Amino acid sequence: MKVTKQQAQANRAHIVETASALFRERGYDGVGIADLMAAAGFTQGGFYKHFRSKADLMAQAASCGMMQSAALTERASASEFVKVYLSREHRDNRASGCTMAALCADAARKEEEVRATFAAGIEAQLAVLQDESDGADSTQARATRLAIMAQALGAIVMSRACPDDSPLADEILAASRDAILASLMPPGTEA
Amino acid sequence: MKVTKQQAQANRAHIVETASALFRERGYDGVGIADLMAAAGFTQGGFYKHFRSKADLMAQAASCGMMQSAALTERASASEFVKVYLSREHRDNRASGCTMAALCADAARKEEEVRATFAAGIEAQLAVLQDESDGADSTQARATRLAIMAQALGAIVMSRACPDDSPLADEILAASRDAILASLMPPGTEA
DNA sequence: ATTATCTATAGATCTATAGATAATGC
DNA sequence: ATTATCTATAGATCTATAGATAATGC
Repeated sequence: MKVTKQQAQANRAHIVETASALFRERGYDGVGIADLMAAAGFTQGGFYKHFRSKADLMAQAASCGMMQSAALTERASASEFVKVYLSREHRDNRASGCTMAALCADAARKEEEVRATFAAGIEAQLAVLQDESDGADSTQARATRLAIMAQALGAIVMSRACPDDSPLADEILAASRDAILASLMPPGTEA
Repeated sequence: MKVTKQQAQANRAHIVETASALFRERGYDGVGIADLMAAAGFTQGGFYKHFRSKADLMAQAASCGMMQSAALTERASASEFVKVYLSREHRDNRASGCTMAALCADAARKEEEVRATFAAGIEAQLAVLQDESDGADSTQARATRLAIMAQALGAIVMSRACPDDSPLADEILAASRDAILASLMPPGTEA
């Protein structure tokens, strides 16, 4: 039954990735340890050899998801990022989408351990976006990026709370996309 | 043990209001029926004479909270609204704060019954804000209000996911507040 | 000898229902 | 007679632990 150390590490990583998707899909309280381990191809008993507690896994899974997202957006311009982020595809596919949008509200009620991971994820995403800022005042640039992240995240979260196929859900995405894209235009370029 | 019809109605309303605050504080899955009924001053057995299911109560509690918020903001200007909404006081007091910010992400995973209530709540809040728009293009005005709501909600949600006393949490609120207030200024007024 | 994973289970939940009780309301 | 609330509980969870098993790793 025992496996090699290397295999055990790979199994552990696979459990974290499975959890990352399942948590985004169903929320932290919507995924049990037995559920999760079965989805990853194991039985529940092995869980606590890999993780101290469920909160420990929540933090690792969140970190995994946020670092993946940051890596994926590393080359995108702000306007490209917004178009993908505020798409119906992203809204309708929680499991593969933004960890912060899916789990921020859940995380707010969890252990500090989990919330510290979210703060680190926000900083990581911010650093990626910040990279492409021009030479302007960097304090202001950081604030602008934070505001854009908040707006994009809020739009996805609100849109997801609407019933399936609700016109309002699409309207929220379009309104926020337009507002962000307009704010990205250099001053004086407005129609 | 039985009470008057009037008292029963009052008890029911009290349960809904208690649930509205407790759900915002702990999330839908963080409040059990027994918990809730005890907090309202009853025992669990009576619950199902008032509500068909927990989802039924979730919808009613959300509606209650969102209608109260809409009523409270009826007289506020957009800039006043934003200053209150994006305050540390609001962020740190979930139980009495915005129902959408506290529960949108939870609601996205619940029954359509619950999500329909959220869509109605968004429309109600939108109608209140829309009231004070000037005579400009009303389609554009509605889109602008939606974008402001999304940004404010996103900022609160992100801020709450950070650890207590995290500088980043305050930074998120300030950045979004500044961005919204700047967008509210008439074109050409920028510093 | 150590240990990654397994089976099994303790103990604490949680939603919902059944049936008793004691008051209202016709 | 009806019914709002109570006590009690069924049945299904959920987190975490205990001990067995069968492989790795010294």
